[in-house]
Amino acid sequence: MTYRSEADFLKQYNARDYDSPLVTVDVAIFTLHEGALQVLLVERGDFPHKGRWALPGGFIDIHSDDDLDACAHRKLKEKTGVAAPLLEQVCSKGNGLRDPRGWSVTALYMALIPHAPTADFVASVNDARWWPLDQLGGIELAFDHRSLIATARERLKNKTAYTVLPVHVLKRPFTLTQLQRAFEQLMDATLEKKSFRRRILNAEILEEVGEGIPEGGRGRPAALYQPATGSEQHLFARVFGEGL
Amino acid sequence: MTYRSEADFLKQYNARDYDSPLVTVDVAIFTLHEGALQVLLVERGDFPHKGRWALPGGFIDIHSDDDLDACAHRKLKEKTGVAAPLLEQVCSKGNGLRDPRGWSVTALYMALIPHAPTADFVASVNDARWWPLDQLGGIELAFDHRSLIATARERLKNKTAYTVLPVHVLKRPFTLTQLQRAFEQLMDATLEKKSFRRRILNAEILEEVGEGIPEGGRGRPAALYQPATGSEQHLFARVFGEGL
DNA sequence: CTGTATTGTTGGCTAACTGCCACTATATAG
DNA sequence: CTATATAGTGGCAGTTAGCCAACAATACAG
Repeated sequence: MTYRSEADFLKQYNARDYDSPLVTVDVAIFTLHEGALQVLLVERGDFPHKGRWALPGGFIDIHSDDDLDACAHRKLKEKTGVAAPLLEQVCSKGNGLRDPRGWSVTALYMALIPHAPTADFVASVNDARWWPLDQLGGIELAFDHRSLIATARERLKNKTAYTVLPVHVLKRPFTLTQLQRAFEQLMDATLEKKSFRRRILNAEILEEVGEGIPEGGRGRPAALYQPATGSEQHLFARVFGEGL
Repeated sequence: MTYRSEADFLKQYNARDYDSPLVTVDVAIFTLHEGALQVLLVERGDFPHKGRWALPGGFIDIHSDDDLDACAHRKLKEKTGVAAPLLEQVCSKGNGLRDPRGWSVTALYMALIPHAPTADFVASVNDARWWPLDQLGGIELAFDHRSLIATARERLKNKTAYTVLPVHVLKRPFTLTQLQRAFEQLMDATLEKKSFRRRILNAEILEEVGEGIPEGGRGRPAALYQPATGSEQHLFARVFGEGL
């Protein structure tokens, strides 16, 4: 079939002939709680993989989602009621095996939020719960979500090394020690106290807002910090390690 | 409709009811030539956007493409005949406006290869040519490809700062000065000669393979290098700036 | 053959940053 | 008051980065 113009083409076009993959968006929502990195999972209520645990996500609604990011924000909000400041795309994966319904593509996002009990979230979601990453070995996950979680966790680790991403996981205000613990847990490494403080404070991204002892804490009161006003852009950008 | 089991579900499932987005893969293939960063574009022979310049790419073939990466490799090879060592996913973009046919998602990849005239590529592709990035202002690009090129170029710049990615754009062997020029063009910055050499040589990713004067060059002959055997994994990994 | 231009390579200095560890400060528990 | 726990600082040695000048090896003009 030949067309004479764009308008002519579009008038005759429809998508029926394409064997098109399914497209989903999945969101790995991470938090730190009780010393463990946790991810929010939902127990699937429908086939396929009914009863297994899955990342919040699903099909794009092409009638209401303006774009992929908006779709991810919608899915995050449906499950947590939170409009997370840190929600970003990790990658997309697609193949013919990951979903029994056929060739499918998922756009994987990750979010980082301060911990709250799932009961505090939107009431209708009662099959959602936080799972510590090191307890995922024993449960059945839907689709390729075990692999997706691993990919998102890896990205989280890498970005932590050169941004101040961990501030998103803390309730404000926070102490430098709490921030260091967050860095350490997300990076899966231990950091030297003095060096850490030097770098964070030299970066001039935090402002001091008094001092106090965090609840349940002991010892000398610590200075309390929050992201400096006007530094919101820094919360997403490279802060450490300019490279070459 | 309710199902009694996974098998029952799958037997009755079909995808026709979903208003599913179109899915494409686009590849931004970059090279350096005559001091300019260039991208390979193809003149579209069909509607929509017939006659405009576009990134190599198109629909996934769910019958022959094993996964997204394989699809990207196929599209790269169709246009260049090259199996590029550096081909990686940048991001995915999806919305209802980028393609006149409707809501669509594209998985954007970028590749970096040494320059060769497009005539050296697969003969059947005669509407492909290299475009210097700074000359794209004057031509008509298809879909949102101007934006996709900008996104890929940004990723290229960022990754150059902490990897040895520019070695992929040079014919081997190369001199340290050539490598420095490649870094500078990809990062859009100037680097200090001694510091650059220190870091590159300390990283122990190059091996010396004699010396000579690159064609058309003047002055003292330079040591020639190529990626050290067994260092292929380093060509993709973070080399500079360990972060925290 | 000699001088000059051009490019490659190295030495060495200062300033900044990092890792390390000990020391001081301020709270609570008993 | 004493012991313990946590917060914050001082200071040094080793490493790295930026800077720039000196030196080396070639081509080419005359």
